[in-house]
Amino acid sequence: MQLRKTRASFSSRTTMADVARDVGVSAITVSRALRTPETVSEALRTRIAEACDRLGYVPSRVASALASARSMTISVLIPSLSNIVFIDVIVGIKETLDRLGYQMLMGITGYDDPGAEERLLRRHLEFAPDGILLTGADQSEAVRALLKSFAVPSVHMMDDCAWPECWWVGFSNFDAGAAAGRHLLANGRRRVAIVAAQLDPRSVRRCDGCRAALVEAGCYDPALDLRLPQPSSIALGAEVTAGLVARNPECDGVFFCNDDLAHGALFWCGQQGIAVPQRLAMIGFHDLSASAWTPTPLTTVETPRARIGRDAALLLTRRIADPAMPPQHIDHGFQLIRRASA
Amino acid sequence: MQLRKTRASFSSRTTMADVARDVGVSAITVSRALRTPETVSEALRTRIAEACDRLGYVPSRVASALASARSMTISVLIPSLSNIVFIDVIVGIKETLDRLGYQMLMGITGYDDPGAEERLLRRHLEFAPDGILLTGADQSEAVRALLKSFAVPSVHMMDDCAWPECWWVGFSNFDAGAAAGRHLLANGRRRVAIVAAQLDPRSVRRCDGCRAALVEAGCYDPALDLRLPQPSSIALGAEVTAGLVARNPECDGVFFCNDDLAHGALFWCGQQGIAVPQRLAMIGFHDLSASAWTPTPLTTVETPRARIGRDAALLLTRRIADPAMPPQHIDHGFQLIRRASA
DNA sequence: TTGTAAGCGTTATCAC
DNA sequence: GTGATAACGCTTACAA
Repeated sequence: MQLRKTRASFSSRTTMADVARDVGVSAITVSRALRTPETVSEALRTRIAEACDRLGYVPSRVASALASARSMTISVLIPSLSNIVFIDVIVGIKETLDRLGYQMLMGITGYDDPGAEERLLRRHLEFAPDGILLTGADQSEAVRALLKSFAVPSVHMMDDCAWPECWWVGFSNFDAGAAAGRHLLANGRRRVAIVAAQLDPRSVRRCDGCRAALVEAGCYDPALDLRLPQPSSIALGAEVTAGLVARNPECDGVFFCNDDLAHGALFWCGQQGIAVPQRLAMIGFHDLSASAWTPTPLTTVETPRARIGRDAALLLTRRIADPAMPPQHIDHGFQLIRRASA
Repeated sequence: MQLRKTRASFSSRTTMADVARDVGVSAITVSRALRTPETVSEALRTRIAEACDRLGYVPSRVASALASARSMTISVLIPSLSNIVFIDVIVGIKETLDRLGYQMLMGITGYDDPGAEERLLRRHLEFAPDGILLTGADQSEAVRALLKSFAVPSVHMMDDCAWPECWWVGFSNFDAGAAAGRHLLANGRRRVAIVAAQLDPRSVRRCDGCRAALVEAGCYDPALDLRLPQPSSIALGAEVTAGLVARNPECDGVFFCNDDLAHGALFWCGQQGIAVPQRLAMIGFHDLSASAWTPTPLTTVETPRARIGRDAALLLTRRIADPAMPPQHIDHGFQLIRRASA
């Protein structure tokens, strides 16, 4: 018997070859029994299943990925985990991918560094994901070039996209912002402020939509268009509102590009005895669960985040299965939730 | 020239062999230049780096994992993504693992199915993670057996653990619950209710701690010990409080095992004109960001979730690097945050 | 329906 | 300091 060179393996776990040896078949038959049972005789199938159980066999996706060029992983790139909005998207994605046997690899791009997405994508490509879910459709040229050169299927989430080759699942942030603006106008507001923080492209687009509605109504005032780069928070919403009321007492309505800013505003108004909506109407964005519970319940725009995550994941796996499929997109829209604040 | 059999590879990406051929060295030298640069001459190192750049080489972690038996992935098993508490833990983990070059694989066990963790673990083992982060230390026998048989290093998070072999990073849920109970007692409360939902072992342990404090003070009343299996939410907090006030008007204090339940209670009391803390004192758990902003700011127990995630990830990677290391644990404690509600 | 051989892209081992 | 070779555990291609 010849001496074989042996090496550190994954904790000397049971391999397909071990199972094959035990049953007295070749490894490929075990492989078939597990992946395409119908191509293996019932007798063998049963014995193989029994042996897998008995030996505690757990297939190695690492080896499988290398051999088949399918890693069964999907990379998901989002800006932040601290923003509940993206958690909801992730929940939808995760449920779908779990069902389909994919693992999710998560990457956080942050809001500040424009090169972050590209660097992150490069790191993720090392894991050879079968597909990629991206937030928004404003990727840099470098990111698009990488996706193209590695031929990784991708789907964009949470915004619409005019480019015909783009696969996306989301809604029009511009239209949603415009709808919010029009709602305030319909409430008789003429001095409407726009308050945004953590300016990602989608927040900006919402604000632009709201601005367009105000411009159309002939009552847009740049002095009331506040776009702040710092992170969005309840505290910031309170702070900005205090400043707004002090400096622009004529202001009678506010569009907040995120519910948490609006929550801060509502708490602050409650403390200061400022009547909402009489003195100051406000509308938020995303309809977080607490928005039904603020001192004055918050009128806001609901976005179908979990559904977007779910369908983006679904669409991506379809695209992976059929690379010839033409570009698809799903516009899930948005919904105005009328409560007491506007 | 002999005809080589070729197969579908990962989108015919540039491989280490391509880089090696370009530079005129062997693949192993490229491998060394990337992983242990100091073992390769400076001249070669430079040329290799240049070639990698020029050819757009992205190393394959899949192949690396198979060859080295190190996948550079860590599996993290948590009960839920909808609970912000675990998001904070994930944020801490993610930051740490990103820094160390690990990818995180996330698994959601849910609260209901006792066999879920084992099934999930088995799925995750297919990806051959280098280590596993688990929530709590109440794993089933099957889970412990799997961990042992696959020799995967693990660290438990978010609770303490008496078992000497157990690696954990967290705090004592029992002690934290007891501290909350004692705080209500110190406020002169004698008819204290315990309200819990989504009964995972850590919530139960908190409640048990609070109960122990009440028993010790001689004022524990089982009729006021409400442990509900349904998911925790703001709405449920409001609902339970309404029932409690109606059925047990003598109740003068409540320990909520989660802040969101307490938020619902505070909103409801605000609406009903029930004075907090005069008529009903309350204390929550976890100190969510909104807890400083409720109608009556919420007294609660702060838990260092991000730090727990961070240190658990750090400890796990140390354990991976040095399998001989003796069991470690880090008790991060908790902190009573005194606000107006108790 | 089952098997043989080769190959996926990297790294461990040993030799020079 | 650099290289040849085998090996990691699985799947594709082809043969029987």
